Amino acid sequence: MSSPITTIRDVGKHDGQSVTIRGWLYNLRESGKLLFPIFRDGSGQIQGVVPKSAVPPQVFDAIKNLTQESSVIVEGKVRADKRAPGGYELDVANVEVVQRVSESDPYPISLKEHGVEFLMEHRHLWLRSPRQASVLRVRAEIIKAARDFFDDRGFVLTDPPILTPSACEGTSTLFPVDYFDEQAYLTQSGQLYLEATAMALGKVYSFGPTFRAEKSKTRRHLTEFWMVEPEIAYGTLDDVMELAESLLTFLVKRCLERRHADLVIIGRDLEKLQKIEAPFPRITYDEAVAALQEGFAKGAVENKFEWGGDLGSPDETYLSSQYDRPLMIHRYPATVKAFYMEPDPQRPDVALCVDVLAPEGYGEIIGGSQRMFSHELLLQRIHDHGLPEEAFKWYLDLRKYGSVPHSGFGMGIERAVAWICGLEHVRETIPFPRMLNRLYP
RNA sequence: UCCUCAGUAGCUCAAUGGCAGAGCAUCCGGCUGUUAACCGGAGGGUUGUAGGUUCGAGUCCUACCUGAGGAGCCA
Repeated sequence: MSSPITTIRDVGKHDGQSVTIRGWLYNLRESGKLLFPIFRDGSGQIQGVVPKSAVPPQVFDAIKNLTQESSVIVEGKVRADKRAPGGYELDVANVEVVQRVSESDPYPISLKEHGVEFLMEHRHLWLRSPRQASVLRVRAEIIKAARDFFDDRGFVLTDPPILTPSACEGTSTLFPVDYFDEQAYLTQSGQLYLEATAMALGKVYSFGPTFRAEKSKTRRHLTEFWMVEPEIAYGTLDDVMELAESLLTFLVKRCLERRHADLVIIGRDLEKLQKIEAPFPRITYDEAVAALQEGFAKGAVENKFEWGGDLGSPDETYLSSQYDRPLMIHRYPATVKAFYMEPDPQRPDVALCVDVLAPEGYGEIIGGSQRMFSHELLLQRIHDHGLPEEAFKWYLDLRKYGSVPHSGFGMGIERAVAWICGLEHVRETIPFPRMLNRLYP
């Protein structure tokens, strides 16, 4: 194997030259004395061509006997060919079988269809499928793009703790862990800590895992998921709505630019993504209620919606289906939202908050708000919600020592990836999803 | 926690209450341009578990287990 090592992605730079590729056998077709092995190496796929007359017998036999996902190092000459999906084929000259998969225990994931349970049980192997690899590349791109977005706008990355002493919003959905002689919990949001770092650094954000022990079994839920959370000192609700709008358009644009090939492999309808441009429609909760009641009158909504309740999933799906870009709904009733949200001074019964609903039925991908300014009111809300005051002493301090209006939001990475990739379920957006009933592999 | 659906070969699925089947995968053979290649052949089964109805149950009934989708809750 004296030829230079390259990746399949870069074979176009070596047209007409001999190269070495290190990867796995994806599939093998044969037609008599002509073999067509397809190799993959993590960067792409390329079909090899092996005429029996062109190679030593031991090379022909070695390839002919390869089994799916056997690891191989192949040497051959790159040749542009119109028949090849990637534009190039490899005229194989030599092969080194690194490890041959035994035929007595063949690779379980064939190229045919499989069921969800089987694929999830073999998630560690399923990741090798081209579509799954493309989804993970888009995920990586979205994470990189989100970090670039905030870094370039003067936000400082501040990592909140993952082990926390108490609940942000109640203990019912927290995973408890033993912390020496104390009870600790896995974080369900870094927000409260980000409010503290925002008071120190002005504009901050975090990117990290969060954990929620919700017994939800839907296509939108994981028990372990990753969030991007910005927090802005002196920021208002309008500021975070504009920020959320800018972030989402930036993410979509970046994926269209840099992950076009992967989105095609995934089968995404790119026209729908190309429509994602600012401004996004913004409606108040009051307007949403009116639209839902109108929809009910027309028979398009199943249940009559009354002012005061939180929007359910079917309600959100109906509302977002009216638009071809993300929908922002703001100023929900304070009673259905978290204790730390600032009441609207014009209308104290509603909170200065916003939910951003992705189009095509993907639901809420961003939730944000202006945070409470007043120490007295925050203390009262903590009591109203039955939360332990001692645990929030440090949080209350933020309202005693130079309190300022401030705002932020959280975006679930997996829901954003599912939307941008057009996936049926968030379980495919993370290498090893953690769900109700799924802790393996 | 609740509602709905499903569980048959390694995988994806058939089978009117009446002999357990096909495709793919694996193995053997054929084919010099195949695109989830194709053609011929072989092996491969405690029909999720436990009961029940019946001359006879993969099929009907009960309970349980597992999975999927949804509600609630949420990003």
